[in-house]
Amino acid sequence: MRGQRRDGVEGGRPTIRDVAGRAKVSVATVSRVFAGSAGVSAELTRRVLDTAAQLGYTPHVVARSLASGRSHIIGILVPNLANPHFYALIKQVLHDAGRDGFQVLVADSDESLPAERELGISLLQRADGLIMCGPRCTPGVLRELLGQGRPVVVVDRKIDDPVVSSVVMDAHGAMRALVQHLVDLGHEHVTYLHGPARSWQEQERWRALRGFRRRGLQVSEVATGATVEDGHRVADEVIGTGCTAVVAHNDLSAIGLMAALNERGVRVPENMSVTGYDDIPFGRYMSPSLTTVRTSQEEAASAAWLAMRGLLEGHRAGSRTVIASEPVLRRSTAAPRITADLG
Amino acid sequence: MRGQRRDGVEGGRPTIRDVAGRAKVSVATVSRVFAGSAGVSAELTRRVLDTAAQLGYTPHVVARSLASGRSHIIGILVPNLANPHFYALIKQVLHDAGRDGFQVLVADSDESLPAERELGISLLQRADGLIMCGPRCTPGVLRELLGQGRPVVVVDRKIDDPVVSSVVMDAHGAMRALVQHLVDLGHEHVTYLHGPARSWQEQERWRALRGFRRRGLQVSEVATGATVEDGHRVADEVIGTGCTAVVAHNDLSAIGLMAALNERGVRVPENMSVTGYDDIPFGRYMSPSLTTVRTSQEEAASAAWLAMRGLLEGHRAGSRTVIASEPVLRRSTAAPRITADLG
DNA sequence: TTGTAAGCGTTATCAT
DNA sequence: ATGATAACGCTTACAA
Repeated sequence: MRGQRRDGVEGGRPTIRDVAGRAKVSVATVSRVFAGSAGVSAELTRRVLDTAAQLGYTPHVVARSLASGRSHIIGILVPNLANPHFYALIKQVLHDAGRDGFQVLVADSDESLPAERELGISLLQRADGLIMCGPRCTPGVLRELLGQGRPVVVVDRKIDDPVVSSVVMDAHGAMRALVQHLVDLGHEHVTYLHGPARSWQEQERWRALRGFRRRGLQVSEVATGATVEDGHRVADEVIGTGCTAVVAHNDLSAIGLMAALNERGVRVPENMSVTGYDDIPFGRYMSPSLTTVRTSQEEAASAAWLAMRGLLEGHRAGSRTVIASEPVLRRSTAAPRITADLG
Repeated sequence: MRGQRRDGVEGGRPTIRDVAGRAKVSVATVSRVFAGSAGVSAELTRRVLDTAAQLGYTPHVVARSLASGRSHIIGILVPNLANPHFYALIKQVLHDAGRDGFQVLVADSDESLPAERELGISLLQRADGLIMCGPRCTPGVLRELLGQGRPVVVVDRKIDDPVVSSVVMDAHGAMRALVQHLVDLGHEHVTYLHGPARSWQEQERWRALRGFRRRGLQVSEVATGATVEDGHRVADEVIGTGCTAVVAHNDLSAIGLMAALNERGVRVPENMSVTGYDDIPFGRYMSPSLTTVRTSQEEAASAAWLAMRGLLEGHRAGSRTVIASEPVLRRSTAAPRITADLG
């Protein structure tokens, strides 16, 4: 050990012992006072607090963590921090957890599965629990994470495993309502813009849309990614399907697609209806404004933190929260018209 | 103390002692092996590693932190995580720091000064260093943070204090170039959309624009915030100034403004030129695409991490990095035309 | 209600 | 090159 300060006023940061000594109480009492545990007389409490203030003492969080086994840190892992869906989640978790005295370690897997596993494990070394957003990982990896013996809450994916709690948005119902809206407008051929394949949300959305085939809707598919660029890139392919409406798996790709359609002289919604998913703030201010599905990320995040806090307090795992979603009908969808020759 | 496992295979997680015992070496040796410090024979290194693998041992990061005084965590504090400027920064820091084996504690002050101070201090309890993005805090608060005795890197603000390192974007030069572009187009009356007042960036941008008054440019001001909604809200006020071009302090507010102008039948850029700042991804895909200022946030973030790493390695504080910025001319700016009566 | 002291799992100093 | 062992600063049985 580096020989540092030895008791009293000298140099470094004051320790619990300095306070105890100066206040003529035991370290246990000081510890109790700062832990807020009941059973310390008002007299001593005051004396400890005064002394601590004089010395500028604050508990050493790392030492605390080591001794107690709890860090008051939670980890949150997202596949892409640059996606509004995820930073909205993080922002709210930051807020809620912060209010409860927790700090938040953030990690971004960049949609990489190995990274997801790696980062998850790494976060759990420090954190009391882990919130995994939009996990693509296998149940096996999930169990491995759980093997660390700490609570895990999964957001954006229904998990069968009764050992994790999960928060999901009602993707299926909302998607059905959205597509029904297109059908009601008179669309008979819809193209779905697939997102990153392994996401559970993605599968739910696709399942809901696919279900309309039975009712006579023609459904084409185009694969792409989760970003504006990804949507922009596949415009020609989309046009090639001959559809009159596009259901994008998220707002970002819908926005990219609309921009590309616009560049090609395909007017939205006259020549092509486009829907997104997430209701990110921009969608409302675009021209035309974007028809999409709103699902309160704040609500989801709060639910995730609530579940996590419960687990940390010893509640049994396995809770399921479903956040309601609803279509938001704006100007990017309309009845199909006679399509001009798009060359 | 909770009576937990006592030596050997029993229950809980294996400790360094378990490994040492089983491998017939001292804990010091095991520690050295896992610290990667030179001076352990190949023979013992192998034995330790093997045993550790058998036992599934990994060093306990919290214990490590306590003993060494280093956590391999850095904190990053932003005024608003939902602002693309800041999550882009965070994302890159996550990446760079992660590659160097650091975890990242994120906090969001929601533009609140007291929160900025509070959170900064709180982060520094755990973190080896703090990256403060777009700090509005006073030099006094900054010094208080530095008083924690850990390195602080400030991004988005020039700091006179030679005790902190800082990374700034060249707001002044880029802004001047942007406004010159408007002047060259023939604009004679420009309105500036102010952002949150205390941001240094904001002041730099305004200073650059204001400088054009001396050259005969008429410059009006409208105060607003940093979000799309904020820009949307002040459209009427902007129109009221009678300007032919608007320079928004960031892309978000520019986008909101453009949407509102569009709703009022004011065409961009025909009736009103609009510029943003930041070059967020959306700007490129809007219609019309947004003239703005690009400043590589990735570059800034990497520079910030580099500075931080340097400080952690004991380099002297006070470094200044200036990231170049450049105007990106797109379709939202054009020569002013005869303005229709906007009622 | 308060105090004593044994951990928590490492690192790092000092011998050897 | 390796080992023994005292910190690191706190929490928490257990005793008083």
